[in-house]
Amino acid sequence: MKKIITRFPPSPSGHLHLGGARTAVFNWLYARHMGGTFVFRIEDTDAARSTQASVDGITEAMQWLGIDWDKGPYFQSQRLDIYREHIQKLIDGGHAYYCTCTPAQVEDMRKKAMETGGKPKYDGTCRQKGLAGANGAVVRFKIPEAGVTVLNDAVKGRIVFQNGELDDFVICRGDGTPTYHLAVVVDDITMGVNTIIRGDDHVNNTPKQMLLFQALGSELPTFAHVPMVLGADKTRLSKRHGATSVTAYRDQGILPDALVNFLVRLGWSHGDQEFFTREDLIEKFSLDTIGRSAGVFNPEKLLALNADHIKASSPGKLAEHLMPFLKDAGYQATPGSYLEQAIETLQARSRTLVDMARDIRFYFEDVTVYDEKGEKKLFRREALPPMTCLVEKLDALEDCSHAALEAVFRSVMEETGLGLGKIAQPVRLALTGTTVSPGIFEIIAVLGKEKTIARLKAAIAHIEDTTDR
RNA sequence: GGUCCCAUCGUCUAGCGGUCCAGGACGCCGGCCUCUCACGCCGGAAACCGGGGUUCGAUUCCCCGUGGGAUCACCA
Repeated sequence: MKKIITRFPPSPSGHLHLGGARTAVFNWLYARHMGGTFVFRIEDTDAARSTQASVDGITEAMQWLGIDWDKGPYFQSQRLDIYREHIQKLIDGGHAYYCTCTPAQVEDMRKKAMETGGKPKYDGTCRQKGLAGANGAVVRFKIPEAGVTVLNDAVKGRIVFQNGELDDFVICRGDGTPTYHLAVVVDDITMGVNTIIRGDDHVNNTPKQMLLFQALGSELPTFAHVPMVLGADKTRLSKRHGATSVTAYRDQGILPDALVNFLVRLGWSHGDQEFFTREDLIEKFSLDTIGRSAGVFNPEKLLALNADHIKASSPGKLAEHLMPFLKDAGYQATPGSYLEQAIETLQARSRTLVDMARDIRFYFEDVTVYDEKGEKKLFRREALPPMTCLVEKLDALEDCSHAALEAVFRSVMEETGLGLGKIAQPVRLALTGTTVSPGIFEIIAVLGKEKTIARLKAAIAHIEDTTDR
């Protein structure tokens, strides 16, 4: 069994979007599953479109997703000599030729062919000329005139292409730089890549690349073309569909594990299982259960999955991901057990880290304003006796365990003759400033006696100030 | 337009000839639990694109139609 080598080769001309992230995840998972190697390569042969900002952005997104690479990043712009060598090899071997047709001429022949109902392809004008490398001449690959190229795709099965449908594409530009097809194939050969998992928008490129592999005397890799990710309108995912960059999801409070889980499940399945940890994925991922049809991106489901991952995550790990949000909000939060306990009370009720950062506020800041509606409804004079009673009992309490607190509330209920609902709501408003929060015992247990009593007293004073006798 | 791919609930999907009056998940609608909100639990509505074959039997295999997508650069 040979060692599996996969790769992810983005072109640095924008951010890492969901579709790209998914193919990165697939390649990474497959390599990990097979105990293989995952190569990261930057396809920047088009200098005009490539930017350092994109390289940085993509790298950052990969790291956030937790996709680590074993080799690279390689930059095609630094491998020009290697490409030139292979181009020369193709020319020498009669697989490629120089062409001096101008872009305008080629454009023209395509247009004419289109008008007469023919195939819009290069007509082979320079094919037999045996031109020597002239200034500004391009190099074209010589496609076999007859026959077929058969792709045995790992997910789509057997696909047959008529070579006659292909045209002699450019492999080397007038300025001597290689084009995409040439560079990819040479890279994959020289880097030992033997498994290529990519979007199925590449299937039509595949025969050209297969021919290139063969002309260079190299064994064919395994191809696995995975279906596209579409937007709700069933067209290719783009900015129109809202946030599509990976980092945008990070900023919306999505956990990397949730996004990875979601992306993989879009197009791949393992029976009825929906929730996967990273380890789970590595163990179970395989090429043969990748679906064949395109999938629509469904933000609701991502959110639901994110909620599940938040629930399943450890408070410590969540704290790491939450810290940036807390900093942004300006809270005086530091990593540690207080933070983790606070997080624990919110795990079941947060769909995103943004939700959590919002709802965690009262743990870090004193309550200065009360929810208006809640105040009107709950901060009446009837609330005074139970609150006062609670303060007294709390004051005498040694430990603030959940059980002890429950006992305290029970006795307050007995003394005042009120139900828990009548007592808990005003207390909640006093402690959090809102009418919605985690359970009242949980809150007090985390907040501690001091803060709880101080807030209760403040609320009592507030009620006395604002209500009539 | 040529070429290529795809087709199960609104969406993600299970199903690899009979176990399917089609299963799970998200969302939606009821109910339960309950100190609020969630969580959780229980229940419900909701799909095999159409037509031909093949077969004792098609959601599953084949063909055609229809619909959707991808791609046709000196971009990747």
